[in-house]
Amino acid sequence: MWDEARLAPGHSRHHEAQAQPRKSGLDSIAVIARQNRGEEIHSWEGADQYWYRVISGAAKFYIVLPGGRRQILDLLLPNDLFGCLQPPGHHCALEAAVNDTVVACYPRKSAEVLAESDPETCRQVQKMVLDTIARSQELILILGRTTAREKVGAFLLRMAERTSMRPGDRLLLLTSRYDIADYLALSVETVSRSLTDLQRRNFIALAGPRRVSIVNRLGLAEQDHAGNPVKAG
Amino acid sequence: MWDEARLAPGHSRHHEAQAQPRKSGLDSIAVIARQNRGEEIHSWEGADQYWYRVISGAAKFYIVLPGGRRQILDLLLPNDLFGCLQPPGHHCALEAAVNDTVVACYPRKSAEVLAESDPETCRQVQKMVLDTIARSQELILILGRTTAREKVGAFLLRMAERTSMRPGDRLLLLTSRYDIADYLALSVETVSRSLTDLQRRNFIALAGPRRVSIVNRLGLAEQDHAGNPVKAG
DNA sequence: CGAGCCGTTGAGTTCATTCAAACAGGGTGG
DNA sequence: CCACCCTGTTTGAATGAACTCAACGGCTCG
Repeated sequence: MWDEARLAPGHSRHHEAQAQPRKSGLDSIAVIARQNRGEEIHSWEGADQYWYRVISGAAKFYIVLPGGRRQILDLLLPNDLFGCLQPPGHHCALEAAVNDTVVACYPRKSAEVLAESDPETCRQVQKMVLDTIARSQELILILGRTTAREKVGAFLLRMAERTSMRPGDRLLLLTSRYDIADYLALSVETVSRSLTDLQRRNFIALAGPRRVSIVNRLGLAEQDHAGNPVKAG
Repeated sequence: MWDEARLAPGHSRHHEAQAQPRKSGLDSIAVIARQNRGEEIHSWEGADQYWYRVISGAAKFYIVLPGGRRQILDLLLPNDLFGCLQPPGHHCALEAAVNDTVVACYPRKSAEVLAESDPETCRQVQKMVLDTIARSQELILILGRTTAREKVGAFLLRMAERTSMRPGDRLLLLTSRYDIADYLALSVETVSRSLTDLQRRNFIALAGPRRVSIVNRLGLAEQDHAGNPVKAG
């Protein structure tokens, strides 16, 4: 069904970037893709790879493990830069997580060539990859947490930071419970249970499945202090 | 005790790179550090950061969480490139994992300036960061596995690949059980139990704590098939 | 209205953790 | 040389946590 989405950007559903205010550096080779939820922006099977900048909506970079389980390796919000090489596994893809997701795609080869002659592009490409590293390490830290409650709590805090929320604002989750589960390497049921648990502890308040108010930021962050007593190093 | 190690490379224990065969690109600004096990190569508190290439030995990039737990974000073997910005947490450092670890350190600022004028350096820096991403995503995949046995199995396989072992060779683990535990986000006891469990299943053979023979590669890799029945997607 | 997806909740099992203890090896000093 | 300590590793028992299987309510869409 999504076969056409597996083609490189440039397809009918994709439009050439043309209304960019300034076409400096990488923007000159950008191709804009607009997808709805569940549609692949790019499958990772071709040898050609891309780098990306999410303009609006949200995207997830995931990999399907031999057992059928799915692990989301990166979750991209507007203004996020993403780039990686050599995806470490069989089948992986970049997919829109919400409707009307707009992503700028930069062909890797062209970008590399351009980067060698244009310092501006070189810097842009570096930032692209450094951003990806930062998010990867954040995810490692979240996955490294012991309890599911901590994982979900850290996830919520991080999403709140990334959407530049003011204290007291309500966080709008762009992802389904299933996506959160695949991101945190938990089962859907555990994610749901953790959320209601956090609500019961008055750390968050749920107004509908996707609307989360962070009531007790410290409680959410320092659950080691609340749950297990901190053993000093 | 290690206060002196927290200084930038260039200290008495560090020697200027001088016997490099070719000083192309980044090598011209490299500073060589030699450390023993447990010694910090560089603490992450100063604003100045470095990029690294491990020459011999092994190094770990870890972060200490508020609760006192330690998470190793990256494990570096000879020839590995490492670079990251904005470490996502409080106290983290790059530390030698075995004695006589030699690491080439590249000051980030200088490297960036150099990269903008020298295409060769630009490419080297890119590769440095892309390598780091690849390992980060591999670790995410390992941490995303459900059981401790799978985690340890995937870890062993990955270490075997990275040390370019021939089939039948004996893998020499450079890390203690504690390091493996902090890398895989498990307790030391669970790591130990998983190893003896894998041995009991005839997937590996232990000849001393650090010497591992991989007997059944497929069994180690596809434990979903052996343990839980694979549910087709 | 029924189908399908998403989200939640319950019951039972499996698994990792904690606490505890024991063992091996490497070093030092008696 | 042996006793001793310290670190690293292993094993046991009991607790706690997450997973699977299952069922149900809510919602959208055809």
